[in-house]
Amino acid sequence: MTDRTRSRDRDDVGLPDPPWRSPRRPLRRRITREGIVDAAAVVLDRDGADAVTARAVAEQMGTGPASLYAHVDGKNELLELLVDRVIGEMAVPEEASAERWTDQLRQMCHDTRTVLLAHPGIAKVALAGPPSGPNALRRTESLLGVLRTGGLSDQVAGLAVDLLSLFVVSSAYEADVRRSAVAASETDWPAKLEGYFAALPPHYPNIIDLAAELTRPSEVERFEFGLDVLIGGIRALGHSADG
Amino acid sequence: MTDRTRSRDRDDVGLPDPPWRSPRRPLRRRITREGIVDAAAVVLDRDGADAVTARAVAEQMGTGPASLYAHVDGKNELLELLVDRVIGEMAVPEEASAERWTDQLRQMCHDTRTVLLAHPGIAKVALAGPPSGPNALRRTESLLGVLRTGGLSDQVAGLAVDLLSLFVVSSAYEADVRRSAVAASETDWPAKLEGYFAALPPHYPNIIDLAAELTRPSEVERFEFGLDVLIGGIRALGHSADG
DNA sequence: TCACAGGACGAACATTGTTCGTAGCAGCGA
DNA sequence: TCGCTGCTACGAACAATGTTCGTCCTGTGA
Repeated sequence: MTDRTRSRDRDDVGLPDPPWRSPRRPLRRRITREGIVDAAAVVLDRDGADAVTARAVAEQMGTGPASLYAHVDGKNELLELLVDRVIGEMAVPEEASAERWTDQLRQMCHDTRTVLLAHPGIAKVALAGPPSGPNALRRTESLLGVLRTGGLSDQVAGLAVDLLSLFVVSSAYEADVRRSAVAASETDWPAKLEGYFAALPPHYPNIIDLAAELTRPSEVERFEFGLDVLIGGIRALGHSADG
Repeated sequence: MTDRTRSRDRDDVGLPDPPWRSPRRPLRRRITREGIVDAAAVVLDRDGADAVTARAVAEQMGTGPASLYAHVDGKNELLELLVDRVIGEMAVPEEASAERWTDQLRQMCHDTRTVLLAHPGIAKVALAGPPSGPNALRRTESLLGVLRTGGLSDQVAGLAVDLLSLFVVSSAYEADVRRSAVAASETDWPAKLEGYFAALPPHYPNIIDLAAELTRPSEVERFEFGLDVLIGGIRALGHSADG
């Protein structure tokens, strides 16, 4: 339980790699938490989250893996910091509006999804731990504001914020998995899967019948559908008597 | 791309560990796919999904890790088989009923969650790959039947089946993570988190205000809420004009 | 200038998934 | 019954990973 809440309100964290002098650094470098997360972000965007290993991050900094452990508790903490950094790329609405609250909700969910998908593999990491960093907190705060402004009860707002986040992150994870799977085998997968479903033995009449509906929708369509269902359902539940 | 679809319609897969003769087996054992999955299931239930390593499974069978690779493509395939075996423990309704379709839906979601949580760590694995095994297919078939019997359009049924599965599995994953985290540090975590939220700086008025609502609901309550929202939303969307 | 404390880092350890090469068993034809 | 052939169980090893230990350097205060 180190002081993870300290040194948070800095906005100059994202500086990309100040070229101090030259690639040769005979001087002993000064390693910082922020520098480590910077290096991890570079590796993340270049090779994906699975490539964010202690060695890769260290090499990106021009040192060995042992050098990280004086500033970061372990890979877990490093990944948490990385996730929060990604979440920090998202914009949050200035002020919640009572009329446009569902639009704001949709917008925030879209933005979360976008930043997650912009960094391949990070959704899986985000799913692993509950959001605890300052940027995630800021997002939760804003989300709660929108929900309450929409007239939802406190109880429903509290539950809905978790539900929406779970949906957005897990949906991004699935999209990510599917995307990299498609990237691996370049054959167009939905068509093959549809053929497979359609050719199933007759024990599966519904799957055979709905082969197209099961395989054709894009990830975006699925996401939009989920968003419609969730927001509609939350609205209905939140405006009845009490949840 | 091996013949993964072959040898599927066997129901005697679940036999627990026939004690052939004695722990000493001077005879060369006959290793089968089913035997490997059996052993993996034993390790899973004993030590959790993270402990399902090639070595652990092999040791459970009294052999070395290399012996598995003649029957299983790799750890991925082994885990897929394991997930499908777990899904197979779930009961599916005999026939879809037009009146009780939402009850049947809830029941199936509950059952899925139950079997997932009965095997610690398996939800994470189930989340990784889209369901492809015969048991998952049977479940999807049944789910589709219930949704169509409920009067939903084909399009909505196809999307809803994915959405529901995503919610159930990811929610089980979160419950699993939380459970093992609580098991690790035996202090009661929700209370601590609530205190942390309540003591946040005033930049977070909503989180401070809803600290209790955010931390107190149990995993079951969250799950029930999500189910209410999803089924309500699906119902509303499926019975309007067209999705 | 000098001693000290903190940290950068080389090397190593344990654990993982996976592959190679060997050797032994099973089944089959004679 | 005997020998051959092909499949396969499996010991050993390899590469990659997270993490720790001990050493030595370096910046800093007196």
